[in-house]
Amino acid sequence: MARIIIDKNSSRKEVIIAKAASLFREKGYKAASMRDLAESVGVEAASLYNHIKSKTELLHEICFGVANRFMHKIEEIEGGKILAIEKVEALIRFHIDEMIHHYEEVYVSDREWKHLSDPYLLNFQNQRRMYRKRFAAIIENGIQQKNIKPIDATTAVLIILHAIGGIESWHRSRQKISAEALTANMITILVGGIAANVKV
Amino acid sequence: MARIIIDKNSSRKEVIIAKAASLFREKGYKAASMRDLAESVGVEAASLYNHIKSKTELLHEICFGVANRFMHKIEEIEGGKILAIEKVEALIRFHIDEMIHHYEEVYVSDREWKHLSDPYLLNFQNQRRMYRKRFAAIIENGIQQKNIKPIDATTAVLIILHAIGGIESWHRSRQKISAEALTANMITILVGGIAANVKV
DNA sequence: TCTGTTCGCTAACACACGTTAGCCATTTAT
DNA sequence: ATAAATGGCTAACGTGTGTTAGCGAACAGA
Repeated sequence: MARIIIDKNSSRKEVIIAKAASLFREKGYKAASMRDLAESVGVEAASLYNHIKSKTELLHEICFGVANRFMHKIEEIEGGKILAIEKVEALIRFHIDEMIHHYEEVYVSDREWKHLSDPYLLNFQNQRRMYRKRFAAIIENGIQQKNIKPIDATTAVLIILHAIGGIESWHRSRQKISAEALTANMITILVGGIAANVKV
Repeated sequence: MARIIIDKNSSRKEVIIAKAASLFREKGYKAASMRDLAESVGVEAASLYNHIKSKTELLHEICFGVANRFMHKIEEIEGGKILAIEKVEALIRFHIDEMIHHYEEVYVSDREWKHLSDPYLLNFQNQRRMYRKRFAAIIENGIQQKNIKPIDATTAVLIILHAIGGIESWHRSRQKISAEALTANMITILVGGIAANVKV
């Protein structure tokens, strides 16, 4: 009788969630079946229900896990006593890091949240809207401080977030440049794209 | 007996494809059912098959329609006698335009191509890889011409393409800024992000 | 007006899905 | 050693899916 292998730091439920994230990333939430998931966990489909309530629960866990991490980070950064442009850079670095090291979950949270159902869907959308508003507020601060170009803050946020989502392509590419090089390039382009031109 | 309403420029098949694009965008390819599509066309599900071969065919048509437009455009631009940075700007403008005016199809082609099946899947992936390579080549040209910063061209392409994909959020946002303002902002950030600093 | 084609309908198919019930083996705690 | 809890299994359910067959109405061209 096959048992789900667990190491000391993660419960069987957490193992399932991790595999689910990987599968949802690969096939999309709707296209990934519980039987697929069961196979990748090494167990029969019905057995999964000893640990989880439903397929949707897996999506909740993934999406809100990610959302919470970002929420905490932006709170931490907002409080700091540094220039707005530096706050933006710190936030961008965090996003890049998350996208590199928690690829599957972040990607799924980004692309598959549509398939949440109320009340979770509404909740998630609200959190997401709030997050972007707060991000935009930092940028607007930077514009007043004159260390960020006078641009539409909402559009800037949208560009930044989606650009970082592009790290997906990096993960899937044949010969990747190093994570450090990737980060450096993204910072150059994105921060360089919004920072006010300092005369050299 | 309900008939699919057509105007003179578009066949019934084209009407179906357009509605499919809208539905696939909204729900995702897998989650959108043929019965959903039928309802939005105003007809019974089985009737659709008088005009199309399969659900997948709809996805083919959408994805390759979009892919072909981009391929033609990049060929046109490559041939032009302008600076590399100007070619990049022209290409970015085209992407933005397509994303604004053919939102549904471009979005679906971007996000749902995974659900194509071979040989179409392979073909599409190849086209996509080629397109990005050619885009990167233009950027590398610009680096040699010294009108583009010395950055990793592949990363730059990835950022640009995904950033433009963010126009999705613009479409769904409550109070949009104008399309012109959006375009101007994106150009400022993206072109400003990669262009070599000219001393002012 | 007649004739062939186009296009819609209803009914039904086979299948894949998420999930539950009920049973037995294994682990854990006493 | 024994009792309780845990975590697997097989079998099956109801539902929704893409798609086909076959029929009749509406259209197009002569």
